[in-house]
Amino acid sequence: MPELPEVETIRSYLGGLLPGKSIDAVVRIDPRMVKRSPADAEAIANLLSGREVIAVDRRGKFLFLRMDTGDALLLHLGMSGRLVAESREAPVPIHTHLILRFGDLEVRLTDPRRFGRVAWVPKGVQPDVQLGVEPLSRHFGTKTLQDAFHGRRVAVKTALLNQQLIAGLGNIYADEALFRANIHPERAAGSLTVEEMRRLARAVKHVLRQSLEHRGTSFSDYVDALGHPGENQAYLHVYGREGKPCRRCRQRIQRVVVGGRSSHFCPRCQAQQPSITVRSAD
DNA sequence: ACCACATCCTGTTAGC
DNA sequence: TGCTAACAGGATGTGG
Repeated sequence: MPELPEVETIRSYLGGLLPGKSIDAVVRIDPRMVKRSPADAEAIANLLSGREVIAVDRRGKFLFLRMDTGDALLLHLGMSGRLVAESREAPVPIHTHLILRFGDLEVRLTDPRRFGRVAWVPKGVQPDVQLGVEPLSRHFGTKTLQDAFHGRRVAVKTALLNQQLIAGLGNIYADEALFRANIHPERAAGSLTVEEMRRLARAVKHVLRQSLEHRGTSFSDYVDALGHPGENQAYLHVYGREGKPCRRCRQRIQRVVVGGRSSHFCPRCQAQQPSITVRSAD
């Protein structure tokens, strides 16, 4: 599924391709993909026609096509979404719900499960997305996790997936970061020691940067804006490796459900440490 | 404020 | 072999 590295890989390509180009037509826009938007599908089509793209930005897993008017188009790929730039002559895949035409080029959003989202963001209006710190920015570190996890009883895995705390982590990189930091996914977020949070912050940065270098992880649906799969799946340690030997200690990787999401971990490298209970009020 | 759970959706896989 | 059912999961809404 597209998480921060995958969305950033797409952003990087489109950011070099689209600025300076104008939208000749909105060939297709499925109203069912337009969610929590101040403008409906028809209005968006009208507002976009003739507009020039000036930038392509990313925040967490969200993409923003900035227009010359100061307005922007918000795009989210959900879990099965693809955003591909190709010739208008190329066959249109099924489940393609948005087509922006720039001359001979088309940018197409294809999303079988429709978990993605298209929304209009008027000039001067903040998009209605609640996002925490960018994990690859200099603002993210041990202190971020201390603030975010303090007093939280939820599993650290669940906390990592909370976009309001950290923007851009999904199931793959949350599991990979916890493995790298040797932390069990079911540990209460608030029970982590400062040293563990330091390791986790560094691990988050590492797994995201590593995936970016490999143009993202293609597990099922993800391809980049050129339609090419990423290469990072070869470097995963736990995600999707249930029953396979740990790359570090050969113990079998386990899968448990945490907060309704499958979590993969090595029971030896990520032992369920005795939780350090600070309070014993009773 | 915090947290658990349901909802959206459809391709894939497991089970009978 | 063919059908049905369970499963996957990001963000959001609801209810406790």
